[in-house]
Amino acid sequence: MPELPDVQVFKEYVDSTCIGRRVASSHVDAEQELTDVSARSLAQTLHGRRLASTHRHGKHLFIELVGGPERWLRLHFGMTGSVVAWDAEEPDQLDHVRMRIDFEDGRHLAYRCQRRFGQVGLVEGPESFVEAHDLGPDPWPRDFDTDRLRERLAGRRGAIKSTLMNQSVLAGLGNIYTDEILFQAEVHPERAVPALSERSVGRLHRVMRRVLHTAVTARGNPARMPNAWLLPDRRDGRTCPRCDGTIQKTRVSGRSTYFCPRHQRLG
DNA sequence: ACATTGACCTGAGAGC
DNA sequence: TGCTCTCAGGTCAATG
Repeated sequence: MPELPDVQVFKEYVDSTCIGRRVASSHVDAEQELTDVSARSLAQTLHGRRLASTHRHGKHLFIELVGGPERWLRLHFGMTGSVVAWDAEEPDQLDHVRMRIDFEDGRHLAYRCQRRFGQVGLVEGPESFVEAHDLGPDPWPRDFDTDRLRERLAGRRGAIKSTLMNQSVLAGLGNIYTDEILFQAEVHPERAVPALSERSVGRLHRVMRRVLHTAVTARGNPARMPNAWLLPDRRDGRTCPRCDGTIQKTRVSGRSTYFCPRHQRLG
C-alpha cells in the first residue's frame, strides 16, 4: 500500500520518465478522487504546462507545473494507487486509470487507483499544503534525527502504533511499515507512548530510518526485502523470522496489526 | 488537545 | 457454480 517508501519510488519514477516534458493534453476521469478542483479546470491547467520537478511529503507526491501561475499537481495514492508511463504501445492490463497525461513528445503518464481512496488536486505549493493539512515532518530526510522524533512524541498518550501512523505526528508511515518498524525495534504496538524508554525512542528512530531506506532500495517490493523482516511473513500464525515466537494478529485502533509477542513485549 | 471508531471504496478470498 | 460475508487500509468526520 503506498506509504512513504512506495511514494518515494513513484517520485523517482516520475523524475526519470516525465520531468522536463510538456503536456499536450490530459484526460481526467477521477471525479471521486478530485479535491478542490473540477476535472475541467484540472485539464485546463495542465494544458501546455511543463513538468518541472517533483517533491514528496509523506504519502503525497507533488509535481511542479511551470508555464503559468504557480501550481503543483498533487497525487495521493490511497491503498491501491500507482503511476505508469509509456511511449508508444499502451501496456496491457492498464485498468482503473483515473487520469492520463499525454506529452508533446508522445509519452504518456497514467494515474491509476483501483479502490478510489486516492486524491488528485492542484495546490499552490507543497509547503502551503503541508501547513494547511497539519502534516507532521517527513522522516526521510537526514535532518530527521532522534531529537525530532522525541519532540514529536511528546505529549502523546496513546499507543505507539497509532501515534506513528498519525500523519500530523509524522507524515508517511502507514499500517504495514509501522508494523515492520515496531517489529524490528522490539516494541509492542500497544505500548503507550509515555511508557517508552529513552533507549526505545532511539531504537525506533534508528530502525525507522533503516527500514525506510532499505524499502526504497527494494523498490517497495516485499519479495526483495531482507528475510529477517516481518513484511514477507505478515500473517497470523507464521513463525517469527527473528526468534522462536509466532506472529500474532490483533487490532490496534481499528487497524489489523501483526507482531511477535515473544520479542515485542508489553510488560 | 488528543484518542478512538466507523464510513467510504472495490476486489479477493472464504465459507456454504 | 454462485451467492454472501469479511477483509484490506488510506483519510476524514464524528464521538468520547
